[in-house]
Amino acid sequence: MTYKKIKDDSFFNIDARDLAKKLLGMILVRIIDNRTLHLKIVETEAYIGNIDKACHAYGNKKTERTKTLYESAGSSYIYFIYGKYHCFNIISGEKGDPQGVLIRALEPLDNFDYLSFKRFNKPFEDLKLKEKYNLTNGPSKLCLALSLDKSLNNIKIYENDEFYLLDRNTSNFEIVETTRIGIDYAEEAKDFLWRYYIKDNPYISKQ
DNA sequence: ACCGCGATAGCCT
DNA sequence: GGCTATCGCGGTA
Repeated sequence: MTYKKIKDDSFFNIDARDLAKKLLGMILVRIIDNRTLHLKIVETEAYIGNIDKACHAYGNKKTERTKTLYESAGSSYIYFIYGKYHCFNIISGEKGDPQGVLIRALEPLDNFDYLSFKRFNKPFEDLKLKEKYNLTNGPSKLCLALSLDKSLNNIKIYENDEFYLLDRNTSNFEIVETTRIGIDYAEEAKDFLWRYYIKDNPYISKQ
């Protein structure tokens, strides 16, 4: 593998919008059930508490749930939503400045049968084409596929051995910048172009 | 392919 | 008690 493991929090200590773009094309590694899963990040969204009504920490809101948003760059922020799902974010910026990047979609690179059983309880070759893309093309679908839940909240992903990132050494793709999903309540912030994805990638949650 | 809607529980006021 | 950074199903086309 020509990728390099990220072992330094300074990689993440930048503006969430910049990190959201920087993460595209990088490889998320998850070691679980004696397997090493590799998945490419293909869609992200930025959330910045100081200026963003869609962010859980807008208005410097500090609660038990949102306190992870104030953690240092490179921390995981995994929260529970809609009564049955989770979402996975990576914290950016200075400690105390609440901002982060929601990971919205991944492209699996290996262990297809493992992911297929996790999501649909049958082998990959039995999936319909739509189901194959459906493995990880949404923020909570990827959490189901990778067994990400609150037990992995507030983990430093640059110093973890079972949940970490590999850098990419090329970026020969076009980035689309558009509006975020599921934040219609957020007034002017719903129009911010803070969703980013790799153009033409088939695992994007919503074109 | 697209649209509408119900499920479900933790979080917050 | 109201809301939610979602998903999957069933109906229609």
